[in-house]
Amino acid sequence: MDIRQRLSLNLRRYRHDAGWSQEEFAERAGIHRTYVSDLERGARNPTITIIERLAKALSVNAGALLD
Amino acid sequence: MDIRQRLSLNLRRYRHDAGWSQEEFAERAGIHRTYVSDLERGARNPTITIIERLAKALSVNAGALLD
DNA sequence: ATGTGACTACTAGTCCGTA
DNA sequence: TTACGGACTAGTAGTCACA
Repeated sequence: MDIRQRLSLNLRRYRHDAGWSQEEFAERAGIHRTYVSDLERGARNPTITIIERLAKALSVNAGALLD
Repeated sequence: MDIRQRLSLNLRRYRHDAGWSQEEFAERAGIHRTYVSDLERGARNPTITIIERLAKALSVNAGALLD
């Protein structure tokens, strides 16, 4: 399983745990809503600064999104 | 400390642990030598696919490079 | 053996929609 | 509420010559 797929599964799981919609998550992370959708479908290859923003919004370590 | 700085320190530490030069590490990761230099100076904002290649070359989890 | 500026091709990331 | 498309701009990937 490649890293984009792992990220996509982790994102969806953590977001559901928080009880947020993609849109709410996107706002909290300061990222566009369509981009979150793309990420959860494994359709994008984000930079590490995006990973950090996602991780902070979810209150997890950046590394936890990739493992 | 931001994520790029953490990456840069982690890369340098793991590379030294392996006893490799930047050039040798670059070859093993399939990345250009000057790009590795940039990464270790925190001068780039890489994508997660680059992180994965670096992690594989170092035999560590991708997440370990970001934490 | 490493740091740096410069460069082009390509993609990350945004914003507008519709189903 | 989410997937997906088109179009756009900002920024990265990847390389080189040189210090």
